[in-house]
Amino acid sequence: MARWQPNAPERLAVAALELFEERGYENTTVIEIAERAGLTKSTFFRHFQDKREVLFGGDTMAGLLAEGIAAAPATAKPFEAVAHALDTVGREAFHPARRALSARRRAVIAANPELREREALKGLGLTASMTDALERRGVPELTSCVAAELGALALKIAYERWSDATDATDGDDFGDVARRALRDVRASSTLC
Amino acid sequence: MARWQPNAPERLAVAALELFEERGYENTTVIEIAERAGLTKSTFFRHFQDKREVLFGGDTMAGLLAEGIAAAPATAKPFEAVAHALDTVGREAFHPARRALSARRRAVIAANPELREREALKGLGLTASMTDALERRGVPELTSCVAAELGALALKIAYERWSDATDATDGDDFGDVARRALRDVRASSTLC
DNA sequence: CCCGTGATGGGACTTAGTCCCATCACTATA
DNA sequence: TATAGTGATGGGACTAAGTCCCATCACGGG
Repeated sequence: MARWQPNAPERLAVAALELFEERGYENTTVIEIAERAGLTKSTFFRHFQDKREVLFGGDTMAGLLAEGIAAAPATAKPFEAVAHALDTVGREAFHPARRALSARRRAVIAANPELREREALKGLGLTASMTDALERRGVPELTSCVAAELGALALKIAYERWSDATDATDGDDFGDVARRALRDVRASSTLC
Repeated sequence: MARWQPNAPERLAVAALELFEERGYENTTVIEIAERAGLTKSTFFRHFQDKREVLFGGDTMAGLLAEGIAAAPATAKPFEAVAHALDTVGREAFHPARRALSARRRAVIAANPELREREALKGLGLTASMTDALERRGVPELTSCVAAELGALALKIAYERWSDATDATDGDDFGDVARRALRDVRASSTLC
């Protein structure tokens, strides 16, 4: 038998999400989270940089977006490369099984300013990552910046639509939702 | 003679900026900031919600942007309304005298993740404010969102260009710089 | 059988941020 | 002139986040 229960970080994340839903983020102590996961404060801070980070684990998204852009055909225009990146994250990060969890997570974040602040920072990371990846394709700096910004907006909209779709029969995977969102954003940008 | 030295919030902000430049944000204590301003920790937290906020005082910008958009001619398209808003903040908030101070402030923020995080949150507030103002003009939701996002990007770029322009003979006021930035962003968005 | 490894426990410590009450110059009013 | 009210500040106690360092102890390899 294992010496320790496995998956300490995931157990902490689940405990945190539950407690934040029950009493709210600011009425929950790191010690309480650790206790519910059968661990201690020390272990919590060994796995997460701070209390907010427990809801934002796995910074894989920035990397996936960059990969997706880099892997797009050389002839792809900026927006097409972004679309490719959205497909990639849809395939690798937004599995249908996580849909319900994503909605709960979103609600918790929306209810607390500190968490919204962290989410804003993560958003900056995503656009920066996409901007870099586009520039490495030879796209001019400002164009990369704009395409990344609009791509991040599409990603945000897609995430909202995807996690709020309670309709279980709705078989749309994230990639489809994201492509539609990107198309909508592009159409809107021509109307400004 | 006045009972207290005047302008406690400004004195605190100046002391904080100096100390952050000298020892860095995380090596500076709120108590040290207050002492340099001839005040105490209690007074610091009476004027600022937290340690980060001392660099982001005056949330007037979101209001100014909303006013500028609302005050644009009824016939103005979204981007023109945004341009009007950038003129307004240039006139009301970015006086030439603050240029040097802005550059120092930007350097301090860039050097610290916590401060960048707060800046990201402020950015969300600006786009939200512009989105609302555009919707109140009858602009569709998604179009408002995209125009606000691109407007916020132009504002960020303009702020960088304006505060980095060390050339004292350069008489460009913020409005001019911002209009150019917005034009650049618009041009780039058609290339995606 | 012993030793290194690695995840965890635990406690001391600093600092951010909250709360509540005391202080005291200025001001208005009688 | 006396007096009570106002408002910004001082100060201290308190909680919780986050850091640091060392102890523990099951497991695997030699």
